[in-house]
Amino acid sequence: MKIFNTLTREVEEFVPNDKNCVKMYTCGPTVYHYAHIGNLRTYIFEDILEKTLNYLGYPVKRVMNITDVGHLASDSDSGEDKMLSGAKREHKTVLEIADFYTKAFQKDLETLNIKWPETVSKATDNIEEYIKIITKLLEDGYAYQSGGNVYFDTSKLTDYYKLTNHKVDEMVVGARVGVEEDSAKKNQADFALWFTKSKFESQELKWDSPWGVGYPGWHIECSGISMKYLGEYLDIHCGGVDNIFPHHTNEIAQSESYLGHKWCNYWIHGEHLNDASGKMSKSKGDFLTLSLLQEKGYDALAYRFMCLNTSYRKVLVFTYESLENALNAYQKLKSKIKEIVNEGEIEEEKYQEYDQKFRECISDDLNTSNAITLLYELLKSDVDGATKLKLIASWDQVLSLNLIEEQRNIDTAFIEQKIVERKEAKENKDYLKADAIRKELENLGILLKDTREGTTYVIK
RNA sequence: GGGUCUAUAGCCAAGUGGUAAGGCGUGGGACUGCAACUCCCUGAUGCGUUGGUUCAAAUCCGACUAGGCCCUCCA
Repeated sequence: MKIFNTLTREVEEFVPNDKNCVKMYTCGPTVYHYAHIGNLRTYIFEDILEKTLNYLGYPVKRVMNITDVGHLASDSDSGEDKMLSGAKREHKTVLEIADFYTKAFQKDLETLNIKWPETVSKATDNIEEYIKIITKLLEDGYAYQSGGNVYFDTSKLTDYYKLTNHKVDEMVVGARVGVEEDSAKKNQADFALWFTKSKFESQELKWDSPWGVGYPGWHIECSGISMKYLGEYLDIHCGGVDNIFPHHTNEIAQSESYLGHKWCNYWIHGEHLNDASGKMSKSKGDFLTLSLLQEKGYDALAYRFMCLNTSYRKVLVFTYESLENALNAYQKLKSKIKEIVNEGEIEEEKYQEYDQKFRECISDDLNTSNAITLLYELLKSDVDGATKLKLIASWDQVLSLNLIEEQRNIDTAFIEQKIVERKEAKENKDYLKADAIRKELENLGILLKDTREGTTYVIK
């Protein structure tokens, strides 16, 4: 499989440390609010990646964190913890907020047919792991205490910016409005590993540590959870592009300093979903959730289809026009598949030929767009129905678009009866009655189709 | 200012040197009592602009233009 690695900025052949166990870590959500559909795009991409690896024969051990503490609005010890502001907003405790939004997130993934990772771990469940890492970083001189907090000393590294190509001298402090310099830091780029003192004193969750009662910084969480469950060598680390800097940059810094060797070989990032004005962001206040789309009548999987129609590495601009577009295409696709008659023998040769093409598509840096094109090609081909259905069912293990649905059990005699009644009405030119019968069945999800050979039906 | 990415029909979009996939929509047709569904036909002498390399460029190189994202909240 070929995949784009942010570390080298090239499409590379994927070679895992152990082909019988690919270790994959994906950054999870900070559960202070609902996920917006842009957040979910990243999880769709990661789901495709995991399932592609599985399809190509690699078992995957995947771990994801749930950030329920320590995610400050700024690393300079000035912002409020996102979890706490969520709790304040809703007059609940931090734990209640975390629990509520974790469940909401889980439901969103389920709705989008995104597999829940094998291991999901909460930031607050791994405090001793962070303390262990920070202790060693202090011992080895990679970290220092200042102003009550523990910071990572980025000046100890020569390749701190290897993931981003940023140049220290060209960095503009406060490029983003509202960023302040933290006077306790030795270097501008240093980041907090552990807080005991914060302008923000009302942090609910605190733990004892060798440096006083406090709480962990945001970045240490992913390193800690990853190493706890996946060990010292990671194959793949994913996240949204916004995590490249500073989050993943800092993870690399602290993890590799702690381990004393390279940590992760492939860094794979999903591009954002933007709206017409640019990035879709929770902190802007106004954001689109999956349930909002559903309330508006859109099938959630049409959104998944929309995402799969382009590369995970390209910005996707959300408009209702393109969602509408995707919904139409998705529904037509499903109805075409429903038309396939499951008959004939499985044509082994054709099966292999098409499946091979599918593998080539998804192996090509997850080219789901071409995989979908292949699906259309297959539908148009003269391959047997049984073979088509087997292929589609197999591919849907990766695409996860519910392409093949179980037929509902409906009393066919009842339908046949109604069709006869309608036919009689038509012969008597009683079109009102004929249309009423058609409407009645439609309301039951049964679509009548008048063809030259007579009336048939499709169960939706 | 630095970094990075993008620009292909009304819309989404593939394409990585051999002469523009696919889908949605539009229009036309078949079918129909009218529809819906389905099927057939339908669109870029052209790939942001402009130079260059080449027998050959959407693809490679240069310049320019426009836009997105990152430069300590973010998926």
